Amino acid sequence: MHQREKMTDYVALLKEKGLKATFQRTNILEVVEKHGHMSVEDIYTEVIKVHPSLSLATIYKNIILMQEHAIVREVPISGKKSKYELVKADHLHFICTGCGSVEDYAFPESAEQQLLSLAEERHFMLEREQINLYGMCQTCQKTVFSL
Amino acid sequence: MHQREKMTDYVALLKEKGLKATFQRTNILEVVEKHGHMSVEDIYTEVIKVHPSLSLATIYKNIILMQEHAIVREVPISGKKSKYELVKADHLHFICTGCGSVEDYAFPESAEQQLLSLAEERHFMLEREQINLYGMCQTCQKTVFSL
DNA sequence: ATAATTGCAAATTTTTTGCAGGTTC
DNA sequence: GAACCTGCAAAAAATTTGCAATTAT
Repeated sequence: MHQREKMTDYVALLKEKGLKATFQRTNILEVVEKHGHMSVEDIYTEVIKVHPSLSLATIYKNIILMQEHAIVREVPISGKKSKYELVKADHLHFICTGCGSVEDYAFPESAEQQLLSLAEERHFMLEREQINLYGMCQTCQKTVFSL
Repeated sequence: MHQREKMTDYVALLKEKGLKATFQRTNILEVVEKHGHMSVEDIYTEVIKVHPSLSLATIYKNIILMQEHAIVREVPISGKKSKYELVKADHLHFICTGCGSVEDYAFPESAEQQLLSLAEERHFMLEREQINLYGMCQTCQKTVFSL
């Protein structure tokens, strides 16, 4: 049987949203999927390995466009440049202040409920939540404490 | 009896941190306290009303410095410039996607606990959490739905 | 007195824009 | 073939830096 990572069909996804499925766009999406969370510069560095003529301006334009079409989403991070991720089920971020890694964690239904009722009390029409937990990941702890 | 808003003593605060208590710094802090959440540009616009010669470079330098000394904190916001607030007890942010307003809400102990145990499970050394709830505030809902 | 801080101007970095040529549907 | 998209180069916006003059302690 042919082994292969399941990969979202970006051509179909883009077309569903009424956007043209260019190589630039599918390349950007593949790179973001592969690495999980990337800054604009990160995306550029990776994507030109596979498509050397792709310009930074195209990345900027498409990041904005694909955010508007709910394909990618910004993850703003304290003290750093924003990173971008593919839109997926709600989750929170563990952000390591040592190495800068960002890990997703699907958050419990109970937490979701709590936030929803908090918003309701205030008559706030909740659209989206964003939870970042900053600290030190296991790997960086080991490095620091073994000095 | 002399009526006056209770205001943090910024001169003392800065000195405690080993920083000189310049007018520039106390002016910045007063403006941020008064308005709650401000971008660098917002701070500049407000602060020159009271101290017209204060330069943008000074604001940048001090925002960085005062973050390092845990006097102010960045609030990164999806799709916008970061805002800055005074460091205070943990709280979450209700961010209106209509008018851009940011409101604090002291979050329940139970929520705090839940996040802590989540971090513990993962052996993640949690330093700080940041919760942004995006949606529409009551005022903006009224405006939108009365059209 | 001295070490830190400011404000200016210049440099750098980041992001946006306009448009001619190329691509997708 | 029409509308959309890209890449370039230029413009605009945001942030950082070096340094002489000033200020806080």
